[in-house]
Amino acid sequence: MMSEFVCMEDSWDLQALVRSGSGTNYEDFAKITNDPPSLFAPLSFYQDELFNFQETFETPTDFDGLYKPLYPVLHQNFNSPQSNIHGTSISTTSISVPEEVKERQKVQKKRPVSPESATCANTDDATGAAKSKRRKNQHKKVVQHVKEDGLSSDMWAWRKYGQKPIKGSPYPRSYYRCSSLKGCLARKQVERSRTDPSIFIITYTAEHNHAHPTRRSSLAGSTRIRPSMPKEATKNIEPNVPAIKDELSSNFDDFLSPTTPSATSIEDELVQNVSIKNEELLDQGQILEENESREIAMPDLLFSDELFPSLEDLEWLLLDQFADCRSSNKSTSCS
DNA sequence: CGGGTTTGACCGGCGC
DNA sequence: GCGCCGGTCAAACCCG
Repeated sequence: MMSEFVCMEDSWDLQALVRSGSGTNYEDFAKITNDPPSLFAPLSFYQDELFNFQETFETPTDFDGLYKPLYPVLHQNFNSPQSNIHGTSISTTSISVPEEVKERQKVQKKRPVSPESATCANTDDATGAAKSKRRKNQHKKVVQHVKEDGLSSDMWAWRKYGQKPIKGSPYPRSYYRCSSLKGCLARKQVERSRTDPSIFIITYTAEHNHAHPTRRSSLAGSTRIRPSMPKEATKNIEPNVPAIKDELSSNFDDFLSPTTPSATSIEDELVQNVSIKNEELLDQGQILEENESREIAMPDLLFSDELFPSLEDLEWLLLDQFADCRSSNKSTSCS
């Protein structure tokens, strides 16, 4: 998908690539990254997520009710950028802070709080950040190495707030913050690998403190066109969003069965399909081993857009299926 | 007008 | 203390 990229002469215009999103929790998955890479682990994770989803799915009575109980799951399990299934590799870095450093930070003089930072003061994390917004970021970092076509798969809304040339790299690093909610501490850095220009290094810092802000629109999930970008430039990178939507919905129509069964049976089917895929891939021995940094290779075959846009999208799709089912057949149980 | 990017300036951390 | 480097700010600007 080179069409999603445009090389702006000396610097890569990364903002054109970033409309990311993502989602799965991968605290468990993160543990996997410390173990020998295994294809089975992420698959089982998906299965777990589907079952979790089923649990939250059984209570709602309307869409609001449907969404709210889902929030904790979304928040906990769909918040991590590691869920970006398009990543060719993922590594999680927990920045451990030495006790002495922590101690030093306690007595660190408070920095002035800007109005913008003050908006963050409703959470402990945010308060800390507001007090010292330029101290070294000690949030957990999640690093993804993605190929070019994986960059557009992150479905959170990001706003670019800076770009810096990085010493030793011919490519600049772009800085993004979550634009969905004021005060969200989620950060994202995107830079092109200096050793392999076809690889982009995405570093997520901190977590979103809110659920995904939009529904369904994320299915387009795609390269966001910079509003201010000159038309001459945008025409080279604009993705065919309607085509992507059509393709995804078409695939899901097939995937979910044409009769729109109950929500739980949809999930059962999803789980079955995941299991089947799992076995198939194990049979094929598609365990891809990455390098010494213990990154997990994510096989494109399994986690392609066509098969799974993202778990979150699966959720929205199921929610829609559920809502449709309810509206068209209120007398029968869809839960 | 709201929400986005661009970009120079600013600032803190860190190594020397 | 100084300078470099990376992360962030914020004014200016763009676009729908």
